[in-house]
Amino acid sequence: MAQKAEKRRKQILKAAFQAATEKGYESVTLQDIADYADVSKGVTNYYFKNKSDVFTQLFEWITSRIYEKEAASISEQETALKKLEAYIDRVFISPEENKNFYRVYLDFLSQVKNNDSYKEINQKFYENCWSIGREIIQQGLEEEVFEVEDVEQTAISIRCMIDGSLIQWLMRDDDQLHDYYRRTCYESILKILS
Amino acid sequence: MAQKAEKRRKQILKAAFQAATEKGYESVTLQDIADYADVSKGVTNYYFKNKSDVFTQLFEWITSRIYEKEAASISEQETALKKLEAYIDRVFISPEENKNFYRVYLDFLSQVKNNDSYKEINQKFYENCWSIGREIIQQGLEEEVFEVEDVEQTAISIRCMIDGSLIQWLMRDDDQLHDYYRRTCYESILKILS
DNA sequence: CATTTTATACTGACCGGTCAATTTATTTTG
DNA sequence: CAAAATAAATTGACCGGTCAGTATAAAATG
Repeated sequence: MAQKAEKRRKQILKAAFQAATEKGYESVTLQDIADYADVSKGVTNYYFKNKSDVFTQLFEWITSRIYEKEAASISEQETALKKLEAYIDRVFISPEENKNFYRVYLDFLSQVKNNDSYKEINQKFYENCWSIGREIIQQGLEEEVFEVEDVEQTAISIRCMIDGSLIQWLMRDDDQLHDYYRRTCYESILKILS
Repeated sequence: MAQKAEKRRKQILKAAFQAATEKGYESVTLQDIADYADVSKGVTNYYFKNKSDVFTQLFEWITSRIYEKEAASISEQETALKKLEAYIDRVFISPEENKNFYRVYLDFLSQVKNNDSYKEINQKFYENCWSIGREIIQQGLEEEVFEVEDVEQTAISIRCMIDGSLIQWLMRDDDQLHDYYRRTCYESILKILS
Protein backbone atom coordinates (compact mmCIF):
# COMPACT_ATOMS: atom_id res chain seq x y z
CA MET A 1 0.00 0.00 0.00
CA ALA A 2 2.67 2.42 1.11
CA GLN A 3 4.74 0.97 -1.69
CA LYS A 4 2.05 1.69 -4.22
CA ALA A 5 1.79 5.26 -2.93
CA GLU A 6 5.55 5.61 -3.25
CA LYS A 7 5.33 4.30 -6.79
CA ARG A 8 2.66 6.85 -7.65
CA ARG A 9 4.75 9.61 -6.13
CA LYS A 10 7.74 8.64 -8.27
CA GLN A 11 5.51 8.36 -11.31
CA ILE A 12 4.27 11.91 -10.77
CA LEU A 13 7.79 13.22 -10.12
CA LYS A 14 9.00 11.64 -13.34
CA ALA A 15 6.08 13.15 -15.19
CA ALA A 16 6.89 16.55 -13.71
CA PHE A 17 10.51 16.15 -14.79
CA GLN A 18 9.50 15.23 -18.31
CA ALA A 19 7.06 18.11 -18.47
CA ALA A 20 9.73 20.52 -17.18
CA THR A 21 12.22 19.18 -19.73
CA GLU A 22 9.87 19.90 -22.58
CA LYS A 23 7.98 22.98 -21.44
CA GLY A 24 10.21 24.61 -18.85
CA TYR A 25 9.59 24.97 -15.15
CA GLU A 26 7.26 27.95 -15.12
CA SER A 27 4.94 26.93 -17.88
CA VAL A 28 4.31 23.42 -16.61
CA THR A 29 0.73 23.13 -15.39
CA LEU A 30 -0.81 20.60 -13.05
CA GLN A 31 -2.67 19.33 -16.07
CA ASP A 32 0.62 18.73 -17.91
CA ILE A 33 1.95 16.70 -15.02
CA ALA A 34 -1.23 14.66 -14.85
CA ASP A 35 -1.13 14.08 -18.60
CA TYR A 36 2.49 12.89 -18.61
CA ALA A 37 1.75 10.63 -15.65
CA ASP A 38 -1.37 9.33 -17.35
CA VAL A 39 -3.57 10.15 -14.42
CA SER A 40 -6.11 12.83 -13.71
CA LYS A 41 -5.44 16.16 -12.18
CA GLY A 42 -6.89 15.14 -8.84
CA VAL A 43 -4.14 12.56 -8.27
CA THR A 44 -1.35 15.11 -8.21
CA ASN A 45 -3.14 17.12 -5.57
CA TYR A 46 -3.79 13.94 -3.60
CA TYR A 47 -0.14 12.94 -3.36
CA PHE A 48 1.38 16.40 -3.13
CA LYS A 49 0.45 19.47 -1.14
CA ASN A 50 0.63 21.69 -4.23
CA LYS A 51 2.61 22.39 -7.36
CA SER A 52 5.52 23.90 -5.47
CA ASP A 53 5.69 20.77 -3.33
CA VAL A 54 6.01 18.62 -6.45
CA PHE A 55 8.93 20.65 -7.72
CA THR A 56 10.67 20.84 -4.39
CA GLN A 57 10.63 17.06 -4.13
CA LEU A 58 11.65 16.77 -7.77
CA PHE A 59 14.64 19.04 -7.23
CA GLU A 60 15.66 17.04 -4.18
CA TRP A 61 15.31 13.79 -6.07
CA ILE A 62 17.27 14.96 -9.10
CA THR A 63 20.20 16.43 -7.19
CA SER A 64 20.59 13.46 -4.87
CA ARG A 65 20.36 11.03 -7.76
CA ILE A 66 23.05 12.93 -9.66
CA TYR A 67 25.33 12.98 -6.65
CA GLU A 68 24.87 9.28 -6.02
CA LYS A 69 25.77 8.41 -9.58
CA GLU A 70 28.83 10.67 -9.52
CA ALA A 71 29.98 9.25 -6.22
CA ALA A 72 29.42 5.69 -7.44
CA SER A 73 31.42 6.24 -10.60
CA ILE A 74 34.52 7.56 -8.80
CA SER A 75 34.40 4.82 -6.17
CA GLU A 76 34.96 2.26 -8.90
CA GLN A 77 38.40 3.70 -9.66
CA GLU A 78 41.65 3.29 -7.80
CA THR A 79 43.94 6.18 -8.66
CA ALA A 80 43.24 9.89 -8.34
CA LEU A 81 43.69 10.47 -12.06
CA LYS A 82 41.32 7.65 -12.94
CA LYS A 83 38.81 8.96 -10.45
CA LEU A 84 38.96 12.42 -11.97
CA GLU A 85 38.49 11.00 -15.43
CA ALA A 86 35.56 8.86 -14.27
CA TYR A 87 34.03 11.89 -12.56
CA ILE A 88 34.18 14.05 -15.68
CA ASP A 89 32.97 11.19 -17.86
CA ARG A 90 30.04 10.74 -15.54
CA VAL A 91 29.28 14.48 -15.47
CA PHE A 92 29.40 14.62 -19.26
CA ILE A 93 27.36 11.46 -19.56
CA SER A 94 25.71 12.11 -22.93
CA PRO A 95 24.21 15.02 -24.87
CA GLU A 96 20.65 13.80 -24.29
CA GLU A 97 20.93 13.18 -20.56
CA ASN A 98 22.90 16.35 -19.96
CA LYS A 99 20.39 18.37 -21.90
CA ASN A 100 17.42 17.00 -19.99
CA PHE A 101 19.02 17.34 -16.60
CA TYR A 102 20.74 20.66 -17.04
CA ARG A 103 17.76 22.39 -18.59
CA VAL A 104 15.66 21.52 -15.59
CA TYR A 105 18.54 22.23 -13.22
CA LEU A 106 18.98 25.68 -14.75
CA ASP A 107 15.28 26.31 -14.28
CA PHE A 108 15.66 25.44 -10.64
CA LEU A 109 18.75 27.62 -10.24
CA SER A 110 16.87 30.58 -11.66
CA GLN A 111 14.18 29.95 -9.04
CA VAL A 112 16.55 29.68 -6.08
CA LYS A 113 16.30 33.39 -5.39
CA ASN A 114 12.53 33.07 -4.81
CA ASN A 115 12.51 29.85 -2.87
CA ASP A 116 14.48 29.04 0.26
CA SER A 117 13.80 25.31 -0.04
CA TYR A 118 15.47 25.26 -3.45
CA LYS A 119 18.39 27.20 -2.05
CA GLU A 120 18.85 24.69 0.73
CA ILE A 121 18.59 21.71 -1.63
CA ASN A 122 21.16 23.24 -3.95
CA GLN A 123 23.48 24.05 -1.05
CA LYS A 124 23.39 20.40 -0.07
CA PHE A 125 24.09 19.40 -3.68
CA TYR A 126 27.09 21.75 -3.78
CA GLU A 127 28.44 20.28 -0.56
CA ASN A 128 28.18 16.81 -2.04
CA CYS A 129 29.97 17.96 -5.19
CA TRP A 130 32.72 19.60 -3.19
CA SER A 131 33.19 16.45 -1.14
CA ILE A 132 33.77 14.50 -4.36
CA GLY A 133 36.33 17.10 -5.41
CA ARG A 134 38.04 16.99 -2.04
CA GLU A 135 38.29 13.21 -2.12
CA ILE A 136 39.94 13.23 -5.54
CA ILE A 137 42.30 16.06 -4.62
CA GLN A 138 43.38 14.51 -1.34
CA GLN A 139 44.08 11.18 -2.96
CA GLY A 140 46.01 12.97 -5.71
CA LEU A 141 48.09 14.74 -3.10
CA GLU A 142 48.89 11.46 -1.39
CA GLU A 143 49.84 9.94 -4.73
CA GLU A 144 51.83 13.10 -5.45
CA VAL A 145 50.24 13.57 -8.85
CA PHE A 146 48.55 16.90 -7.95
CA GLU A 147 49.99 20.07 -6.53
CA VAL A 148 47.32 21.97 -4.66
CA GLU A 149 47.64 24.64 -2.01
CA ASP A 150 44.10 24.99 -0.78
CA VAL A 151 42.05 21.79 -1.04
CA GLU A 152 38.72 23.43 -0.22
CA GLN A 153 39.18 26.24 -2.72
CA THR A 154 40.27 23.86 -5.44
CA ALA A 155 37.27 21.60 -4.86
CA ILE A 156 35.06 24.66 -5.30
CA SER A 157 36.91 25.62 -8.48
CA ILE A 158 36.39 22.18 -9.96
CA ARG A 159 32.64 22.42 -9.60
CA CYS A 160 32.62 25.97 -11.01
CA MET A 161 34.45 24.66 -14.05
CA ILE A 162 32.07 21.74 -14.46
CA ASP A 163 28.88 23.77 -14.16
CA GLY A 164 30.27 26.61 -16.25
CA SER A 165 31.27 24.18 -19.00
CA LEU A 166 27.98 22.32 -19.05
CA ILE A 167 25.94 25.50 -19.06
CA GLN A 168 27.97 27.02 -21.89
CA TRP A 169 27.68 23.79 -23.86
CA LEU A 170 23.95 23.67 -23.23
CA MET A 171 23.48 27.23 -24.42
CA ARG A 172 25.28 26.54 -27.67
CA ASP A 173 22.85 23.69 -28.27
CA ASP A 174 25.14 21.59 -30.43
CA ASP A 175 25.46 17.91 -29.58
CA GLN A 176 28.68 17.71 -31.59
CA LEU A 177 30.37 20.03 -29.10
CA HIS A 178 29.63 17.77 -26.14
CA ASP A 179 32.86 15.86 -26.44
CA TYR A 180 34.85 19.07 -27.00
CA TYR A 181 33.51 20.63 -23.80
CA ARG A 182 34.14 17.42 -21.87
CA ARG A 183 37.79 17.48 -22.93
CA THR A 184 38.13 21.20 -22.38
CA CYS A 185 36.67 20.87 -18.90
CA TYR A 186 38.91 17.92 -18.06
CA GLU A 187 42.08 19.59 -19.29
CA SER A 188 41.31 22.82 -17.45
CA ILE A 189 40.75 20.96 -14.20
CA LEU A 190 44.01 19.10 -14.69
CA LYS A 191 45.79 22.45 -14.99
CA ILE A 192 44.06 23.73 -11.87
CA LEU A 193 45.32 20.64 -10.06
CA SER A 194 48.95 21.09 -11.08
CA MET B 1 10.60 63.35 -30.85
CA ALA B 2 12.39 60.16 -31.79
CA GLN B 3 14.66 60.96 -28.87
CA LYS B 4 11.75 61.15 -26.50
CA ALA B 5 10.48 57.81 -27.75
CA GLU B 6 13.97 56.36 -27.23
CA LYS B 7 13.96 57.72 -23.71
CA ARG B 8 10.62 56.07 -22.98
CA ARG B 9 11.89 52.81 -24.44
CA LYS B 10 14.92 52.86 -22.12
CA GLN B 11 12.70 53.80 -19.21
CA ILE B 12 10.51 50.77 -19.85
CA LEU B 13 13.53 48.48 -20.32
CA LYS B 14 14.96 49.66 -17.02
CA ALA B 15 11.63 49.08 -15.34
CA ALA B 16 11.48 45.59 -16.83
CA PHE B 17 15.01 44.91 -15.57
CA GLN B 18 14.14 46.11 -12.09
CA ALA B 19 10.94 44.07 -12.07
CA ALA B 20 12.83 40.97 -13.29
CA THR B 21 15.49 41.50 -10.61
CA GLU B 22 12.90 41.49 -7.88
CA LYS B 23 10.23 39.13 -9.15
CA GLY B 24 11.97 36.90 -11.67
CA TYR B 25 11.48 36.80 -15.41
CA GLU B 26 8.37 34.67 -15.63
CA SER B 27 6.34 36.32 -12.94
CA VAL B 28 6.86 39.88 -14.16
CA THR B 29 3.55 41.22 -15.46
CA LEU B 30 2.89 44.13 -17.79
CA GLN B 31 1.44 45.84 -14.75
CA ASP B 32 4.72 45.40 -12.85
CA ILE B 33 6.66 46.99 -15.68
CA ALA B 34 4.20 49.87 -15.86
CA ASP B 35 4.39 50.37 -12.10
CA TYR B 36 8.19 50.47 -12.04
CA ALA B 37 8.21 52.84 -15.01
CA ASP B 38 5.56 55.03 -13.40
CA VAL B 39 3.30 54.89 -16.43
CA SER B 40 0.09 53.10 -17.22
CA LYS B 41 -0.21 49.57 -18.46
CA GLY B 42 -0.96 50.47 -22.06
CA VAL B 43 2.35 52.25 -22.62
CA THR B 44 4.41 49.08 -22.78
CA ASN B 45 2.33 47.78 -25.65
CA TYR B 46 2.54 51.14 -27.36
CA TYR B 47 6.35 51.09 -27.51
CA PHE B 48 6.87 47.34 -27.78
CA LYS B 49 5.18 44.67 -29.84
CA ASN B 50 4.50 42.57 -26.74
CA LYS B 51 5.99 41.39 -23.48
CA SER B 52 8.39 39.01 -25.19
CA ASP B 53 9.66 41.88 -27.34
CA VAL B 54 10.46 43.86 -24.19
CA PHE B 55 12.55 41.05 -22.78
CA THR B 56 14.34 40.33 -26.03
CA GLN B 57 15.46 43.93 -26.25
CA LEU B 58 16.33 43.93 -22.57
CA PHE B 59 18.52 40.86 -22.97
CA GLU B 60 20.25 42.43 -25.93
CA TRP B 61 20.80 45.66 -24.05
CA ILE B 62 22.15 43.98 -20.93
CA THR B 63 24.59 41.66 -22.67
CA SER B 64 26.02 44.34 -24.95
CA ARG B 65 26.38 46.75 -22.03
CA ILE B 66 28.24 44.14 -20.00
CA TYR B 67 30.58 43.34 -22.87
CA GLU B 68 31.32 47.00 -23.51
CA LYS B 69 32.25 47.58 -19.88
CA GLU B 70 34.44 44.50 -19.80
CA ALA B 71 36.17 45.47 -23.03
CA ALA B 72 36.69 49.02 -21.79
CA SER B 73 38.24 47.90 -18.52
CA ILE B 74 40.87 45.70 -20.16
CA SER B 75 41.75 48.30 -22.77
CA GLU B 76 42.92 50.58 -19.99
CA GLN B 77 45.71 48.17 -19.08
CA GLU B 78 49.06 47.54 -20.73
CA THR B 79 50.27 44.09 -19.75
CA ALA B 80 48.46 40.76 -20.15
CA LEU B 81 48.49 40.11 -16.43
CA LYS B 82 47.07 43.53 -15.65
CA LYS B 83 44.42 43.03 -18.29
CA LEU B 84 43.42 39.72 -16.79
CA GLU B 85 43.22 41.25 -13.36
CA ALA B 86 41.16 44.17 -14.66
CA TYR B 87 38.86 41.75 -16.47
CA ILE B 88 38.17 39.67 -13.37
CA ASP B 89 37.78 42.79 -11.24
CA ARG B 90 35.25 44.08 -13.73
CA VAL B 91 33.40 40.78 -13.87
CA PHE B 92 33.23 40.64 -10.07
CA ILE B 93 32.28 44.27 -9.86
CA SER B 94 30.29 44.22 -6.60
CA PRO B 95 27.89 41.91 -4.77
CA GLU B 96 24.91 44.14 -5.53
CA GLU B 97 25.57 44.62 -9.25
CA ASN B 98 26.50 40.99 -9.76
CA LYS B 99 23.39 39.85 -7.97
CA ASN B 100 21.08 42.03 -10.04
CA PHE B 101 22.69 41.22 -13.34
CA TYR B 102 23.29 37.54 -12.85
CA ARG B 103 19.84 36.80 -11.47
CA VAL B 104 18.27 38.25 -14.57
CA TYR B 105 20.92 36.69 -16.81
CA LEU B 106 20.23 33.29 -15.27
CA ASP B 107 16.53 33.79 -15.94
CA PHE B 108 17.35 34.47 -19.57
CA LEU B 109 19.63 31.44 -19.81
CA SER B 110 16.87 29.23 -18.54
CA GLN B 111 14.63 30.61 -21.28
CA VAL B 112 17.14 30.13 -24.10
CA LYS B 113 15.78 26.67 -24.85
CA ASN B 114 12.35 28.12 -25.61
CA ASN B 115 13.42 31.18 -27.54
CA ASP B 116 15.72 31.31 -30.53
CA SER B 117 16.22 35.07 -30.26
CA TYR B 118 17.61 34.64 -26.77
CA LYS B 119 19.88 31.88 -28.00
CA GLU B 120 21.25 34.12 -30.71
CA ILE B 121 21.78 37.05 -28.36
CA ASN B 122 23.62 34.84 -25.92
CA GLN B 123 25.73 33.33 -28.68
CA LYS B 124 26.84 36.82 -29.63
CA PHE B 125 27.60 37.57 -25.99
CA TYR B 126 29.73 34.44 -25.74
CA GLU B 127 31.65 35.38 -28.85
CA ASN B 128 32.38 38.77 -27.37
CA CYS B 129 33.53 37.17 -24.13
CA TRP B 130 35.77 34.74 -25.99
CA SER B 131 37.31 37.57 -27.96
CA ILE B 132 38.28 39.26 -24.70
CA GLY B 133 39.84 36.01 -23.54
CA ARG B 134 41.72 35.57 -26.81
CA GLU B 135 43.10 39.08 -26.66
CA ILE B 136 44.47 38.58 -23.15
CA ILE B 137 45.89 35.14 -23.96
CA GLN B 138 47.58 36.26 -27.16
CA GLN B 139 49.20 39.22 -25.47
CA GLY B 140 50.31 36.95 -22.62
CA LEU B 141 51.89 34.59 -25.15
CA GLU B 142 53.76 37.46 -26.77
CA GLU B 143 54.92 38.65 -23.37
CA GLU B 144 55.79 35.03 -22.56
CA VAL B 145 53.95 35.10 -19.26
CA PHE B 146 51.37 32.45 -20.28
CA GLU B 147 51.85 28.97 -21.64
CA VAL B 148 48.83 27.99 -23.69
CA GLU B 149 48.46 25.30 -26.34
CA ASP B 150 45.06 26.07 -27.77
CA VAL B 151 44.08 29.75 -27.61
CA GLU B 152 40.47 29.20 -28.63
CA GLN B 153 39.89 26.42 -26.15
CA THR B 154 41.51 28.36 -23.33
CA ALA B 155 39.37 31.43 -24.06
CA ILE B 156 36.32 29.23 -23.78
CA SER B 157 37.59 27.76 -20.51
CA ILE B 158 38.07 31.20 -19.05
CA ARG B 159 34.46 32.13 -19.60
CA CYS B 160 33.28 28.77 -18.23
CA MET B 161 35.24 29.49 -15.07
CA ILE B 162 33.86 33.00 -14.78
CA ASP B 163 30.23 32.04 -15.28
CA GLY B 164 30.55 28.93 -13.13
CA SER B 165 32.09 30.96 -10.31
CA LEU B 166 29.54 33.75 -10.45
CA ILE B 167 26.62 31.34 -10.57
CA GLN B 168 27.93 29.31 -7.65
CA TRP B 169 28.54 32.49 -5.67
CA LEU B 170 25.05 33.74 -6.51
CA MET B 171 23.44 30.49 -5.38
CA ARG B 172 25.18 30.62 -2.03
CA ASP B 173 23.72 34.09 -1.55
CA ASP B 174 26.42 35.40 0.74
CA ASP B 175 27.90 38.80 -0.03
CA GLN B 176 30.90 38.01 2.16
CA LEU B 177 31.93 35.25 -0.25
CA HIS B 178 32.08 37.62 -3.23
CA ASP B 179 35.73 38.43 -2.73
CA TYR B 180 36.59 34.79 -2.07
CA TYR B 181 35.03 33.70 -5.35
CA ARG B 182 36.73 36.53 -7.22
CA ARG B 183 40.12 35.36 -5.95
CA THR B 184 39.33 31.70 -6.52
CA CYS B 185 38.25 32.42 -10.08
CA TYR B 186 41.32 34.55 -10.76
CA GLU B 187 43.75 32.00 -9.37
CA SER B 188 42.13 29.14 -11.28
CA ILE B 189 42.36 31.06 -14.53
CA LEU B 190 46.01 31.83 -13.84
CA LYS B 191 46.62 28.10 -13.47
CA ILE B 192 44.79 27.38 -16.69
CA LEU B 193 47.04 29.93 -18.40
CA SER B 194 50.28 28.39 -17.16
C1' DC C 1 -19.90 -1.21 3.41
C1' DA C 2 -16.35 1.92 4.84
C1' DT C 3 -12.11 3.72 3.48
C1' DT C 4 -8.95 4.99 0.07
C1' DT C 5 -8.06 6.44 -4.36
C1' DT C 6 -9.20 8.55 -8.81
C1' DA C 7 -11.99 11.44 -12.05
C1' DT C 8 -14.59 15.40 -13.11
C1' DA C 9 -16.63 19.86 -12.54
C1' DC C 10 -16.17 24.18 -10.74
C1' DT C 11 -14.40 28.62 -8.85
C1' DG C 12 -11.94 32.62 -8.25
C1' DA C 13 -7.79 34.95 -9.27
C1' DC C 14 -4.80 36.64 -12.59
C1' DC C 15 -2.70 38.00 -16.91
C1' DG C 16 -1.72 39.56 -21.71
C1' DG C 17 -3.43 42.15 -25.01
C1' DT C 18 -7.07 45.37 -27.02
C1' DC C 19 -9.31 49.52 -27.55
C1' DA C 20 -12.21 53.59 -26.94
C1' DA C 21 -11.68 57.69 -24.67
C1' DT C 22 -8.86 61.36 -23.04
C1' DT C 23 -4.96 64.30 -22.73
C1' DT C 24 -1.05 66.49 -24.67
C1' DA C 25 1.73 68.14 -28.45
C1' DT C 26 2.16 69.75 -33.08
C1' DT C 27 0.66 71.72 -37.33
C1' DT C 28 -2.36 74.31 -40.17
C1' DT C 29 -5.04 78.20 -41.32
C1' DG C 30 -7.21 82.76 -41.65
C1' DC D 1 -0.38 85.06 -33.60
C1' DA D 2 -4.47 82.80 -31.99
C1' DA D 3 -7.89 79.55 -32.94
C1' DA D 4 -8.90 75.31 -35.03
C1' DA D 5 -7.58 70.95 -36.67
C1' DT D 6 -4.82 67.11 -36.58
C1' DA D 7 -1.60 63.81 -34.74
C1' DA D 8 0.79 61.48 -31.04
C1' DA D 9 0.89 59.72 -26.51
C1' DT D 10 -1.33 57.93 -22.50
C1' DT D 11 -4.80 55.88 -19.71
C1' DG D 12 -7.35 52.19 -17.58
C1' DA D 13 -11.45 49.40 -18.14
C1' DC D 14 -12.44 45.29 -20.27
C1' DC D 15 -12.33 40.60 -22.51
C1' DG D 16 -10.94 36.03 -23.51
C1' DG D 17 -8.41 32.65 -21.74
C1' DT D 18 -5.55 30.00 -18.40
C1' DC D 19 -4.41 28.01 -14.20
C1' DA D 20 -4.09 26.38 -9.20
C1' DG D 21 -6.64 24.70 -6.04
C1' DT D 22 -11.14 22.83 -4.23
C1' DA D 23 -15.27 20.28 -3.96
C1' DT D 24 -17.68 16.64 -5.10
C1' DA D 25 -18.81 12.48 -7.40
C1' DA D 26 -17.47 7.92 -8.76
C1' DA D 27 -14.85 3.81 -8.54
C1' DA D 28 -11.76 0.60 -6.52
C1' DT D 29 -10.19 -1.89 -2.62
C1' DG D 30 -10.17 -5.03 1.14
